[in-house]
Amino acid sequence: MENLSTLMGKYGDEGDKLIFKILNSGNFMSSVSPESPMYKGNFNVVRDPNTGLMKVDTEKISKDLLPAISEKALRYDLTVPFARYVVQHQNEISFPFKRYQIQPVWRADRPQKGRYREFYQCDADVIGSNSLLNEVELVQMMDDVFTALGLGVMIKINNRKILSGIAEVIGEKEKIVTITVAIDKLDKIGKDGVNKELQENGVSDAAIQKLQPLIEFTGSTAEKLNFLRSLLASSEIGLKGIEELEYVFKTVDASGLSTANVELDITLARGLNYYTGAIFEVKVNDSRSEFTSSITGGGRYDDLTGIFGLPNMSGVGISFGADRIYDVLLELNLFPESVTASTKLLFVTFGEAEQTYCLPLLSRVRKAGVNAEVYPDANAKMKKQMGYADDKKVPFVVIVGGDEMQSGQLAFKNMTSGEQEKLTIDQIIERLM
RNA sequence: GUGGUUGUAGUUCAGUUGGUUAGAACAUCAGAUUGUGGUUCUGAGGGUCGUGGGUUCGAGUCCCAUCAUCCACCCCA
Repeated sequence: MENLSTLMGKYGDEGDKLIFKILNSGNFMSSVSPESPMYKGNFNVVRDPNTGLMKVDTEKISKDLLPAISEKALRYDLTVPFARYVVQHQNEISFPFKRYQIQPVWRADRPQKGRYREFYQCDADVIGSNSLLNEVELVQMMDDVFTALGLGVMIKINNRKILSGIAEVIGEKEKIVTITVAIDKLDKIGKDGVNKELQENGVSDAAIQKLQPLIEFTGSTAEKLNFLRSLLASSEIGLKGIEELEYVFKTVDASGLSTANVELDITLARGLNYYTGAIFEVKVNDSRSEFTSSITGGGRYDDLTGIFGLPNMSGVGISFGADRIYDVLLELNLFPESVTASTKLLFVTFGEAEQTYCLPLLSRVRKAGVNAEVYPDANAKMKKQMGYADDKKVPFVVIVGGDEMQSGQLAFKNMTSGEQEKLTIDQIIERLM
């Protein structure tokens, strides 16, 4: 949970709407009085344009009322609260500061495929360093993670400075957000759709014309960079962006990636208000999957801490979307069976005496580092206990009855092969190590 | 915020022009099998048909409202 004021205004107008607000605890109306702003202007009575009748302007009241009854909100992401944390603890932190954080965040959005009201983000950030090596390390981290998960991905990289340069060069510097939002939709609505949207949002025809070679351009990352260099020749910030991208691609290339692919995607905007340099987005790049949503994103922010009173603190970070990644792994059946097999050895017994006999053995097995359990219901039938082991994919079972207690030679069964042999507990532990 | 979809057993779904006691599969539980799991066979339990109202002799079925759900738009910070 965060103070509402910490979150508001950080994610743009749309973001403000999507923050889950929380009513004040206790009497949440206690701070509402006749002196409250909501009462001013005679309850904000307005004429309804449709009916011509007078009515209370509930929208206005709602807006005025909100600050009085809600001071807290659910985290919208992990990055802004992280920036707040860094500012508050700036004297205790040595920079550059690295941290990871895995926690749920909330959106008051209407849920749909791949979009949840509550979902887990896994953030990794480095703050307090301008070095582009951090960008490279994050790319390597993404490669490591998705390689380990066995998922083919495309890491798309862009740079906010290039987007600024483009807006500058086509003479629509102030319309950068409109332009990037529109270009971002290129693969979805096509070139004509993008142009239409730009036009509707007041971008001049001349500017749109200048933009055409850019959205039509195709080629390798190196070709794109060359193309951009000529296009953005007059833009200082644009050239800076190219320089940064060149370093990142060159260094990533030199260090080598295991399985992930990287590409420069000029249309990548990620609408994020606070990104100032690199922008990352990861999409599934696997012929077996239909998944089109991004599963990881991030970028560099130069002044996120500035909002909370600590200027000149640049950071860069990424956020893995745990739920979407889970969805993809589920779709592709990439969860190994061993994930659900937490218990390695199950003691099957024939009664309370046997169960009691097993308890010290259980401790010994556990101390040896083997996950084990005794079936808790001492009177359960053997079929039941074996069925439990089977369902849980427990690979080994020890069966203990009167004979075993006498001899110390326990029936050790391999559930996969069905083979069974008589062994002492020490021999069993040895087998499982 | 806008448009649409679907709400029936634990799950996935049938359910005729409105008509007797709302079905199936899978899952669960029990038995076949008293020291051995998966397969098979037999049986059993499990439903306020999302909720509230209305029409009707009669509503799972038709109408209205409401809640939830999923999909798309907007947006994706």
